[in-house]
Amino acid sequence: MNTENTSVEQLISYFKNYFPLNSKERDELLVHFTERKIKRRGFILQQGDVCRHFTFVVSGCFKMYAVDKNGKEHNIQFAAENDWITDLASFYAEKPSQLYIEAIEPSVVLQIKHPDLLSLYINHHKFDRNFRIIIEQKFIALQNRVLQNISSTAEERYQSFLEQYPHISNRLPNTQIASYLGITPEFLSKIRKDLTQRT
Amino acid sequence: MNTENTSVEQLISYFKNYFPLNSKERDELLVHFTERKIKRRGFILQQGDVCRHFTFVVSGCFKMYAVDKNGKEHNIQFAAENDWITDLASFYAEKPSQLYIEAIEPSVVLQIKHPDLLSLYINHHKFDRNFRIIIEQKFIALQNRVLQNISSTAEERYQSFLEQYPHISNRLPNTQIASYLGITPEFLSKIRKDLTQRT
DNA sequence: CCTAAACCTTAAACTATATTAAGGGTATTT
DNA sequence: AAATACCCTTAATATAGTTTAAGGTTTAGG
Repeated sequence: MNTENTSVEQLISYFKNYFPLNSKERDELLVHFTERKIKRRGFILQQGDVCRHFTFVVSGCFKMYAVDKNGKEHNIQFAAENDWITDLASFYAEKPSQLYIEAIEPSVVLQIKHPDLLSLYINHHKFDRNFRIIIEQKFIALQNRVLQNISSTAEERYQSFLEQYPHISNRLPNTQIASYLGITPEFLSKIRKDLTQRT
Repeated sequence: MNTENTSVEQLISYFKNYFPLNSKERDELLVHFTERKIKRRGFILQQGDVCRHFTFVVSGCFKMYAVDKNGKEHNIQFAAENDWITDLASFYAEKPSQLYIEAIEPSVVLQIKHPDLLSLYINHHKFDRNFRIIIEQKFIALQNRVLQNISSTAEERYQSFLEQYPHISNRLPNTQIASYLGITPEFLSKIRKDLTQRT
């Protein structure tokens, strides 16, 4: 049994949630997407490098983060099974990235290179369509996160993170969640204590 | 001279920054986009209504905001000339919106209805393409805002807002900027004082 | 051109969150 | 199985941001 095939089947299946692919389009996936296994703590992007791949997570989990001038990491995004993770700014402009993308768990991904994705867009209308819809959904989620950031306390943000991402939150150490919420691990610890004591 | 024509010309010109439209596509804009003048404090969306239009700002300025349980407004987005403003979640799902979109200045917009935009997508590949790119760019900007929210102080966020949106920031009252940054007007006032005194 | 409403500032008291430091617990790696 | 690195918690102290209240200034709109 060919592992790569299984991965691509998962990607094909993922696209069924949008405008499903015909056989020609499915073939294109097989041609252009490459499977890669990433170890825990392995990087698929490091600051200073150009983000050359658009990445689909088949299994495992990643974090994307920036490092500030004091060396602190700030988690911008997590991505687990059936999600995409890429530094779009670097990928499309082909400029050095400011970000890191690192595996939190041993992972399997499917990756497509910039020129290959462009050729998919050009030759198959449906990929423009599907990626438009995918990113619209991600935009909506991100906008809700911004709203939370400007209007809610850390405790409220923590609770809605748990509700919104139950499949991820129980796989992540609290340090990583704190970094995503924009608070210190110590303060998250206090929030958790307050929450349990209130029950 | 026909005002509507001038507005649509501005929209056509806007699309020149992406994949420019051919004459058939330009005609579609004329058919499907409707010009509307909005007074200061006029709404193009109110909480509870379905967001029926995708809106292009020809002139003027809008804010999109949510109202929390205490009645406080939180500005999610501003949009001035040559920008789009729409509650995507409500627009695509055709569900009641949680948000308001209100004119900060007397404004002129071009609007397209949901079924008309879908027909543009279906009949003209280029609109899928262009709107994919437009929203990718908005996604990148929003992601940077999230990063700032989780990693920077209010003062830093204020400064980078001024740098990033000079054409908007000098038209907005500080109360509105404070709401966008997620701080109180009083604290913004203090930040401004500190900044000038430090110079 | 007048007036009400909106806006801006200040400051004191309060609350939310960060920092520092320390100790114990839990995984990963060797 | 031991060693090391990572993770979680607690608490005291410090800082960032809010609330309340008040007075002065600007601006939109009749």
